[in-house]
Amino acid sequence: MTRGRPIAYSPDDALAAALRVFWASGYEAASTRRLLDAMQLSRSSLYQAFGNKEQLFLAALRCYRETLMARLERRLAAAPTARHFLEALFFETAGEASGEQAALGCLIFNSATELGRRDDAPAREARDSVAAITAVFRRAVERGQAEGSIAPGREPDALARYLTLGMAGLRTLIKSGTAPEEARQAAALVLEGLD
Amino acid sequence: MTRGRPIAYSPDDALAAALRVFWASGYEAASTRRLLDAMQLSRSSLYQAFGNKEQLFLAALRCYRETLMARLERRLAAAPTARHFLEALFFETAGEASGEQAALGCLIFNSATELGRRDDAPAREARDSVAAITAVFRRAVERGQAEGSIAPGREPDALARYLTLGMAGLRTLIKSGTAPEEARQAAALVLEGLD
DNA sequence: CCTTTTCTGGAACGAACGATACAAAAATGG
DNA sequence: CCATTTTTGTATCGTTCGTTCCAGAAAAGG
Repeated sequence: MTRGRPIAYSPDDALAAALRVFWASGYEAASTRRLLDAMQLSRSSLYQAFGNKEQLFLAALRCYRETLMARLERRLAAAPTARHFLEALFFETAGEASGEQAALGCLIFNSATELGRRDDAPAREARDSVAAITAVFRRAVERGQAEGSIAPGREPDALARYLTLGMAGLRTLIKSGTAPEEARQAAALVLEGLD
Repeated sequence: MTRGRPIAYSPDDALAAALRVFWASGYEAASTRRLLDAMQLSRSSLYQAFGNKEQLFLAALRCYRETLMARLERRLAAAPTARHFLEALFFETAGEASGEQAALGCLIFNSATELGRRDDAPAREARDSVAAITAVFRRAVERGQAEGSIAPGREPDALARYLTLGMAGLRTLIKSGTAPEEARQAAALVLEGLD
């Protein structure tokens, strides 16, 4: 059936490596040179497998988004209450403030800030991904209000946007050098808004 | 006393023009070509007057920071209560969400997000500027708690970081396409944290 | 083994990058 | 008007950018 030489690299691993580079450098600042080094494949393979830099970034961002969304959904489903889910999420993010991982921030918020309201595919994908995060928060709020772990009365949409604001702000705070304990305090104040 | 040909441009105006370019594009993405076009001077003049791109950015960021700090201090001093100051600040930021100006965000938060924890002068200046914003918020909180417009009991430092988080998050929300009214709702929830 | 298919490495593309060098133009003080 | 000082425009530097192309290596099926 299939003829010819099979690919020697794992497209998934290569995409994961590209993702790390975009994560650390941002879209524009990630050069193809550094991408190639990290992905460990030749220029030809990159362009044949992923098209160009923009499409590679789109694939990486979508991969990041899907992985993140799956993890959030799973953790929300497994949490005893929606409130527990949100507290664990915010406190863990704050707690990793000093780590190398957290210094990178979140690829989605990074991209949204870098690309802003540009009219190209990467910028649109970044905005859509922020909206997807807000959508998960809305489901969490709806569940929390139904089960009583989050104060009722407030619009779930508004509260969800507030939580997205909180997470984005927390990441900016961490990127600005805020220590874990200080970030945790600020996150706790955000969570008080659920009462 | 002074001899020779006087400069034909205003260094302040040129710096202001450069600031707008950095504001719209970010540090790395702002090319010298676009800077020159905006500043309306020749390459030679730019490098003689400002040194290089990094120093030009530092000068622009410091100018932005000083202007911002002066405005914040002035508005805080003029406000009937610290609470009024914070409400006006957050609601005005949210209200301009659809405007062209707000789409640019805040140069300080933009730079902090772009440069992260890099070990060079621009990144350090960006982090310091975020800290300066937090310092203003702390003074506002102290005054608010003293006069009764902000709930006492909470640490001013923690509440100040919470407000910085709130403003940074609000700007990210706006950059992600959130409409003014929705941004206003989210900002209102942040301000409830002062009760 | 040999054909076919695909991957791979490296050279090369034009364009843009930040930065520098140099000569000509301009406007001042004397 | 002249000498001096500084600006200004342009040409150019070497580097890096994203991308394309092509010849050769490699591994499958027949």
